[in-house]
Amino acid sequence: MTKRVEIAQLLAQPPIGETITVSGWVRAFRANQFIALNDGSSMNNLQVVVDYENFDEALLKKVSFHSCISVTGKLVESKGAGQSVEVAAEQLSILGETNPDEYALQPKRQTMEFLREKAHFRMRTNTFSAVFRIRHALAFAVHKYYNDRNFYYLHTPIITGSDAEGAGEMFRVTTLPPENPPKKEDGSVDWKSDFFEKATNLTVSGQLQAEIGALALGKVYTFGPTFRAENSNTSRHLAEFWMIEPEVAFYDIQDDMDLAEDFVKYLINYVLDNYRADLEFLDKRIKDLEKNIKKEERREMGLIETLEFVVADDFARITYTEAVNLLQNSKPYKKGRFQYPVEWGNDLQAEHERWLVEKKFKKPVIVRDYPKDIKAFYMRLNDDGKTVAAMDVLFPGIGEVIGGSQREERLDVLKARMEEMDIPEEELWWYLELRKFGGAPHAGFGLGFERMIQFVTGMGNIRDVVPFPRTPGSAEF
RNA sequence: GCCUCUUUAGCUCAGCUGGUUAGAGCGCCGGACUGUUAAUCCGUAGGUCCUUGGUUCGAGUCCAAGAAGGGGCGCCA
Repeated sequence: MTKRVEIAQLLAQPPIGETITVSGWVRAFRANQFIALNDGSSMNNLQVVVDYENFDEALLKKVSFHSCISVTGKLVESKGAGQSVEVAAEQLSILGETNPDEYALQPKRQTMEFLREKAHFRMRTNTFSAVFRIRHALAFAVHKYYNDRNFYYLHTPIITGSDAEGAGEMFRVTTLPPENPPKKEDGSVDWKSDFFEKATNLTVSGQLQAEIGALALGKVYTFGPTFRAENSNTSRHLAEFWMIEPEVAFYDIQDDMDLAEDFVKYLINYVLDNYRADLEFLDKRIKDLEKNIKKEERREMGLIETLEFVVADDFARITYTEAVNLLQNSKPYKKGRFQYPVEWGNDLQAEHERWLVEKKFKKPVIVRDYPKDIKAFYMRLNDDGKTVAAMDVLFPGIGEVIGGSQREERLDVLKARMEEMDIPEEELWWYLELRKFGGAPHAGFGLGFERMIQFVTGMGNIRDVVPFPRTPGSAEF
């Protein structure tokens, strides 16, 4: 038996006339003669042609939807119009049968909600295989981008002893018995007797530890899972998601915005340049879906067109104060169409962000200098004493994709902010010492990896860009 | 956490003001077909109408509770 060849390589440089072996999953068996075979190496199928007179009928019966087969035969130019080459099968063996009567998936369009419940099979579909190839591509591009720019990949802990990272509810990590944990005299749980001899949680962000790295290695980034025990039920939130957090010494908020914009454009370009077939499939998928909805609800641009548009033009950059002014002079504001008030000091709501991105600027928008009272304790206080050097990158469709800031490097200002916001100093003693000993101006941001994948693939629900989504009430697989 | 919608065949759905034997498309299965491309054509089978309780002479249809899933908002990435 000849060595197995991957279909992607075969199609890239077809060794016409040679005998080859391919293995994969059957996507279709048409006219008792043509098998569309996919091995996951790319979007493209390889057409296998069988002459049924040369094969046992019982064997061919087993060539069913999503059964796994191995084929050996000569690679020849195709007589059909849909592909340039095909394999004339000489040997065919069934590696794994699929009884169509019992199998969950069918060779037809199925809804995302249904496929989500069949997460162990959904990667065999065109849509999900494309999404997860692009997920890989983006992860690779993240590392390539930072490595090429001399950043160091820093592994921050997943289990954290800090309770006050300021990014939301945390999942407790413990080995104490849940039914009867040891208690202190006052009745509260005695975390001293737990595994780490203190209360521990899953991390909500690697930022604070990344700052440690930045103030020694200069330029670092983290890329790992983060966990939020928020009861968030939306198409943009997961309880377990991946985040990329660069942190750079000697950067100010302007440098931070420049890095953020350059970085996301690089990621998009990487996929445009290297995963065109997958993008084209997803682009077509969205257009087909939108045929069924009203014209005014359809996207103005196709997926690839949107991606190319985003990388071609500069992002809009405005301050929070300018954003509030623009919103207060907007048509929907004057007509009372906004559900939430627009007032200096209130956070921008999703409807306001959407107006800025989708109606006003019609491209990604970076909003900076937010009121200090609605932002985290570590963000650097601006000279006006009212705002902090924070910035959010807002994308069409998915809203906030990046949140970042210049960090407060002045020990006295930081201490005052922590006191204002009731952050206990004892827990973050090391964070304060970073300012006390050899501190430096620095800045960074967090990019929600799944939100970026959502944008690049055009998938509407974040649960469909992570292989095994964790959301409130759901941790199957 | 709040609001809202959905649940009928394997899948996607229709089922009118409560009334005989609950339908369609696709898929599966059987048959035809040696250049198909979401193959096509012919035929068959397939139902705990989500669950429980209630109203009624009579409930897929009305009411209540529960379960599961979706969408929106808030929190954020």
